Amino acid sequence: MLEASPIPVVIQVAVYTPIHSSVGGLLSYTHCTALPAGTLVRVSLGPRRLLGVVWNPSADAPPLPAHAKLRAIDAVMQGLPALDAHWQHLVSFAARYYQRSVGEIAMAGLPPLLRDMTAEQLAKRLTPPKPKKLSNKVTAFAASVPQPAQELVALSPEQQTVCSQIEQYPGPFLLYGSTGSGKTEVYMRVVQQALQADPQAQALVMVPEINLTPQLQERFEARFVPLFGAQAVVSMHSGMTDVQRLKSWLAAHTGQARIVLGTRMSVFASLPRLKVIVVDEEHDASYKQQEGARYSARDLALWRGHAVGAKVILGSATPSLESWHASEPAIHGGQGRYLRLHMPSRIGAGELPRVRMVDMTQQPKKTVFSPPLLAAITERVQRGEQSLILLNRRGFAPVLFCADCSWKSDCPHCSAHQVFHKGDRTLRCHHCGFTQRVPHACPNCGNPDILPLGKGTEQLEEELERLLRNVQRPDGNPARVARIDADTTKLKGALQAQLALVHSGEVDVLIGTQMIAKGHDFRRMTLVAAVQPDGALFSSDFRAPERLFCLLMQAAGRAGRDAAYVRAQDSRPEMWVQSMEPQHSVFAALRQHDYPSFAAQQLRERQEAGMPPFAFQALVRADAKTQETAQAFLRAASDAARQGQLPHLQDMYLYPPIPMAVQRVANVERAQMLIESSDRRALQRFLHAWQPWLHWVRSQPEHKGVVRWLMDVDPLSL
DNA sequence: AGCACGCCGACT
DNA sequence: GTCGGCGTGCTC
Repeated sequence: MLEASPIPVVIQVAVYTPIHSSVGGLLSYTHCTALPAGTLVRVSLGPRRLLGVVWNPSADAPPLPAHAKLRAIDAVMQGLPALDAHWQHLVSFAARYYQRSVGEIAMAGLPPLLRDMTAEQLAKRLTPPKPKKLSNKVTAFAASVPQPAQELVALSPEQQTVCSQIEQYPGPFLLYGSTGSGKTEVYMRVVQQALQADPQAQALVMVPEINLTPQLQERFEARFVPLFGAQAVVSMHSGMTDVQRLKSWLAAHTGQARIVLGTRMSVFASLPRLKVIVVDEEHDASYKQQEGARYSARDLALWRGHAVGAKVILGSATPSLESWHASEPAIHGGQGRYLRLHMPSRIGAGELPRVRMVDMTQQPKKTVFSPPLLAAITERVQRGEQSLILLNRRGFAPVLFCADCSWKSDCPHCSAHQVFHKGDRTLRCHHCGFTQRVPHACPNCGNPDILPLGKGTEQLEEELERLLRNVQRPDGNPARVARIDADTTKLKGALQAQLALVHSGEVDVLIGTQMIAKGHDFRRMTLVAAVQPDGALFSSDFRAPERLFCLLMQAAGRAGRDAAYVRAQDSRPEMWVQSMEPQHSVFAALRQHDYPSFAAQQLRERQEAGMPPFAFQALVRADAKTQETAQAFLRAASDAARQGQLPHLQDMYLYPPIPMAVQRVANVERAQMLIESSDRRALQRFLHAWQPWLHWVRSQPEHKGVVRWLMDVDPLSL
């Protein structure tokens, strides 16, 4: 350190700067010695002090102007091993593929606290803390004492077959298993096998949502803490405190943690000895980040597994059509890229619920609970069984309406309605958050009678309470209705508390949005109902039927999870669906619980229409003050692509710019343009070459009004 | 993306 | 007279 070389070395550093800024690439700094790529450093950028990662200069880096005077690296984050080449490779790939800056992706993979720490603060944290409190020491000690390993339950023949296939083949695997087929047990066996075969091996297990991590964590800790110690299992998700996240990250980075459980962000965790990656509920849209760097954690998991030679297991009861197609054997017209493993039986659960369709065209208009459904719910309450009512719409009513002057509760800042929330008497825009008190009369004409239009979960709860007022449970108490959605679970721990109430049997009928359709095991649940699923049938999004089918299948899986209970009750689990189009193919497939034929039918349609997975897409979006400005930018961008002779232009289909479905949010007009190609690599090269042109167009004075532009590669919704 | 600089409106 | 609104521009 003392003998600095006379000539400072130029070092490339990735810092968190967005790609659309003029400093979106790697930045050059000087340092007294060379530093290996992956080293964490602190650098100055303008008046700011930032965390950066030393990076290998990329081949196509624009040359720095010779006269530029470089600043020196402020400090090297001592005491941390550099991030390894595999991690750098992953970050580089993700940045290139999703058209983002390296620094942005790199920072997404590092704990937020690390970004704000100086070298000294990090050093302090890395030195082993002096034992402060005795109690801490004792518990830490107790936890590290090996506990008796859990007695493993015998695997079903299906599970056994699947486990041995996973052991035998390199993968990747698509584990297609019904809800309750015991996929989690398979994950745990595969992880255990890998971790015992190599004393340093690590595993990454991803779930779509934070809500699902606590129960998974419990199961994994019960199984693996006795085997590998108290520090072996760590979590990574955005619900943790900054300090917890730093600790988990450090444990994974240093190899101390053997298993990382997390949401999509954990795909970027530093795992130097990664051997297994599990992506549970791989079809779930939550794996696709919807803002900032729009990466798909599932797709990156596959790439990462391939790059480091780790086994990748995707699991789902209703796989994404992409994964299904990729795992369809070539002789059936598929790609055969993944090995598909099937587990059809539900362990300890009865048959799948019977599907009951209610034709809503035969019901009076505005009926929410059709008489047969209400009778079925009533019957469950009287028998002490539970029901689950699904409606994907929060609040009391999606809009308020004045019958005299046609006023509607439109958001002043967005092209969307403000939702009526009766609980706190507010009108709330779900897009920009703008909140007002509910007016007593029409703000336009003074009519005191303003009407709620449509139904949300809040209203369902109220109506059901009224309809079940005189219904008694077996214990003589009146029926109890509860609601779980984003509004009732805002407070930390509220969701867990409310779920506990359902588990304890306090609640007879649970109403909620899709957040309760996933993962949770309610023992006494024997009826699930989707009261208004039709919206998805008329959506212009070609993925809407797929999403609806997944949601309904998943919801159906909530009914009759406990076969012993169902038998003892002499009950019959049922899934009710109310629809104006009961003959729709989505429901026909649901009635048969037949995912494969649904998938086959959807894939045929997609192939005929030339849509994913038979084509690859990217969206370019522009935000501006006016819709015309946003669209003009996109038109200029396409013109630039045509005039710039971009590679593979002839293999691209550039659609004309259109306003987004929600055209204006928070007073910003949004437009988008779809790019499509049957060749993924060609699309990649094209987008990459297009990037500088987009910069150039944006810098033209006639496009000054564009607030920002961004790309979404492999978009999930159009 | 931040953050500073800079130039116009309602307040101690 | 200042505090502060957010438009414009720069950062290796």
